[in-house]
Amino acid sequence: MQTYAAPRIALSPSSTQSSLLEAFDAPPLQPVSFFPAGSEIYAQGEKAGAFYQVEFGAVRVYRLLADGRRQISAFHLAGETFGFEADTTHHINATGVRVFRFATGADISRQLLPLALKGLTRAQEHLLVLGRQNAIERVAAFLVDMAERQGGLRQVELPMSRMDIGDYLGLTIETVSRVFTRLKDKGVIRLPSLRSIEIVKHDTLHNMSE
Amino acid sequence: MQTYAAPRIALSPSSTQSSLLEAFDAPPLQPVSFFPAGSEIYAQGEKAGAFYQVEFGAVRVYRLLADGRRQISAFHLAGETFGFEADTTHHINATGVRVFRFATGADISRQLLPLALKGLTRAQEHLLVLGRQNAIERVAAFLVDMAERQGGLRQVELPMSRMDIGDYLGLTIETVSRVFTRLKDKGVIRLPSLRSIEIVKHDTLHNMSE
DNA sequence: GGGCATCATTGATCCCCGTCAAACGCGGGC
DNA sequence: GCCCGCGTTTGACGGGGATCAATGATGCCC
Repeated sequence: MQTYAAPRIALSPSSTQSSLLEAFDAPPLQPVSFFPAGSEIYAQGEKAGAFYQVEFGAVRVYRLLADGRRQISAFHLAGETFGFEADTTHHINATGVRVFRFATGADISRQLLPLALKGLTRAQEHLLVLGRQNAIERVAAFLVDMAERQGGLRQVELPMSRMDIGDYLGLTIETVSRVFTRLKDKGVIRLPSLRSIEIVKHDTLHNMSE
Repeated sequence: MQTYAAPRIALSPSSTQSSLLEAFDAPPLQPVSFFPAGSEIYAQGEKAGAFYQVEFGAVRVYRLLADGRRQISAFHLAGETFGFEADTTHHINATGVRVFRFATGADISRQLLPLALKGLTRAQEHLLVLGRQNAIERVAAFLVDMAERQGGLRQVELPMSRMDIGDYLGLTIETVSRVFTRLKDKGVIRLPSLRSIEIVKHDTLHNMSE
């Protein structure tokens, strides 16, 4: 656990910890500035500060239960910008994160609000998936979302493991794997490699996601 | 579907539609003002505008699938303040909503950000519940949350139906009912009436929610 | 206050997905 | 290139919660 000025950011230990430090060492696109330590600008906003841009790989935002069960609430993909929108545990995957910009004073909320609203909208859609959709629908919705966020191409890269996908969709890795196989057998997708899929029948997949 | 200036607010038909109109007619705590139609203050923030305070009952924020499956992403209880944090469908339950305040210009994001961050945090916790907890844990977590938000008293009011609870927890009404019965039989709670519960063994309930 | 529509509870059954287990194959290291 | 480890796939099985159905309770309306 590490703290940078006002924002409280909890990082997972070991290798991932150094990755963020590297990110801080990397030349930022814009000068980096921090809140004066202890400043209280927003009742809840004080916990949110820096902006980050994912260079490659994926950033996982997750929560844990006491017994280790994990729920990934969001992935941030390469090229996407995110803030520490809440006092959530962020797990940085690989070293592909760079400090993007850090607005000062009153501007921060103007910068952060769109990110927070975007995150909120996605979370609401994600809740619908977890609360009301079955395994096939969940995986289909996930693949459609990933495809859209990568430009809508046929070829989609999955910069995360099956376990991550399962923890994102509220499924086990076995179920994720079985659904992939069923979609492949139906000719809806192809699996050129473990980390990449090709969407063959885009309409079918879209319909499956409801 | 109805639109007030910039914010896009979808309401359910009939009785609940008139309820918001009544809320607008009711004397607001502060003068009410709107964005000029078509103004674009924030990329995403434009969809968010007014602040509301719940007077009684509960406000349900939900999304629907094409076949009617519903997922309630949040309840806003009496006394709580909320904004239209995203372009989500809001369903106003009863007439217990009043226009609270409507900040102007640059202040809006400063007002709205804390609400959005609060909503985001709750959504992330909710995702953990829906993705990784079983029926008993979900109901226990729901009751603990409701109790905390009502001041931590033994007596907790449930200003929503079993169907609403089910659609919030990703369960059927039958399962919700069965879990209530099991908790009652175990002596963890009492059910003085349909819409109110008494928490007898608070620690046990808390442990059940993990 | 009685009647009735609606909501909630309880029961019986089914099935989707989790669990446990084993085999497979990809990728990294030498 | 070969080996080994770990992530992934596939299989067998069981259980938790959904579904279908019927009964019971609540509160609304006249």
